[in-house]
Amino acid sequence: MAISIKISLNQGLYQRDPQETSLGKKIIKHAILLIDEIGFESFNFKRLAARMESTEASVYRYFENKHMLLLYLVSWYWEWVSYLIDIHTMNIEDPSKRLKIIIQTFVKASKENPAIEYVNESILHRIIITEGTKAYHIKQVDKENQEGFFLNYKHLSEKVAAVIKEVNPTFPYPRALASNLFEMANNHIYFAQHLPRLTDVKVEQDNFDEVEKMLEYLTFRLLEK
Amino acid sequence: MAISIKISLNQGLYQRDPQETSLGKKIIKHAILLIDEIGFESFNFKRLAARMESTEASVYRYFENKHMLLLYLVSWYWEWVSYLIDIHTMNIEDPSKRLKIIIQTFVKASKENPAIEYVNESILHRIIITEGTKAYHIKQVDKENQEGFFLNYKHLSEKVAAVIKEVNPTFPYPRALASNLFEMANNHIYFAQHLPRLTDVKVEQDNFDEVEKMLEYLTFRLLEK
DNA sequence: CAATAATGATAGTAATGCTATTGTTGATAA
DNA sequence: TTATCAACAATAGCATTACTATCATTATTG
Repeated sequence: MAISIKISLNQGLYQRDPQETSLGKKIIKHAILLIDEIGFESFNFKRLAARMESTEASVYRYFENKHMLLLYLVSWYWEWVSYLIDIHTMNIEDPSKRLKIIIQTFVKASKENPAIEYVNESILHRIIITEGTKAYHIKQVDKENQEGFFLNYKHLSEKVAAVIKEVNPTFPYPRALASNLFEMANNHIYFAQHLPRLTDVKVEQDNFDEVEKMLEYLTFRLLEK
Repeated sequence: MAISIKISLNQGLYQRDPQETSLGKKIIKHAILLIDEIGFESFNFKRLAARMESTEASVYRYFENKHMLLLYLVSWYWEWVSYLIDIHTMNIEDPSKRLKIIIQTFVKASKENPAIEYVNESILHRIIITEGTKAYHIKQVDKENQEGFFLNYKHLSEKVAAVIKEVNPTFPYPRALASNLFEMANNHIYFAQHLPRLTDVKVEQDNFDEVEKMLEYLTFRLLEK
């Protein structure tokens, strides 16, 4: 029996909810594969349609443009990580332990059991690492922020900040540390793989242990009293 | 008398060296202004040419495409920050003091005296903050890395890592801390301005003091023995 | 002053980023 | 069972983008 998770996202992200139809799911599935394959700059709806054997016009019925599709994927990932954190920390009392699990989730979300058949979480993780920040480094950021398009990131970040505060209530930068942990997790996997002189950690195959170890070390040095 | 700095960049970044001609300088100048104005996604060579009253073909004689132009600007910025660090730390003995100056430079490079008349450093800084990472979050990163297109970032990062090692030779992640300081400086200015719930610092007008204070705090907590 | 390099002017082409229209299919409801 | 309707496919079309090519003109330099 498959467990069915329904990730809830801001309705403004899409024209028609892709989770509701089989064509919608197909769009998500192939978008993830294709962006990973050719990169976000080369990705477009015509190529996507060709790949999934549908038409450009049909894709446009689900997403306004490729930026919104990326934002949808990124939001989906934020929400998914948030969900993973919830289920993994549910019964854990010790906030330090919870924070460790959070770090592990940031780094290794992609190693989880696949939750949804049309989303390849491992490949999506690669997209987040490479293309993720492009979703909010845009000219229209304030407008989209007003429409609540980045709420999933904020919620995730605030969830983590709350745990940081539990670990050390006097630490003055819990939100910054929370968002930085997420960004750093992605960045240093990327650096290790592509620009290794910008980091100290090594990543072989899909072994991100050193990244996790580094984040743990930094975090608990900052939070120790 | 104007002080004349010549920033040296990888020749592969451009087709013709823009620092050598007045048209080249004009391209740099107006590219900075226009990217800041309309964002990198909307920016293109036709618009740039129109703005500077030249032609598209002429711009293409200097840069292969807009990605290379962005990479040129980002490299220029890395190199300029590197230069600022050199002159500001030149006579400082104490490595902790040098590191503080580095942090200040990361955050406030844009407040420096303009060094080159055709580069508005303050506006360039805004571009780095918003668009900077797009220069290396690309599909072709490995190929471009092989050609040495990111050397300026690496050198900057290694320069900072060396000082970090001086402050605390046992700290296990000097390179990661170095690159993270640079990324964090930019990120948290951006967050404070656009997505304030992702950070704890406030930025009013062009006052980045809180970002600087935060980076100092984090850095020296990590490095204290 | 001759030669040559840089730029401007113009045109053109393939790809991109859409929108519109019309036809087909498959599900639902009367 | 058929009428209705929504979703999707098929096709076309158009403005913009991302270049490349050619040729004329203007600066530079030897």
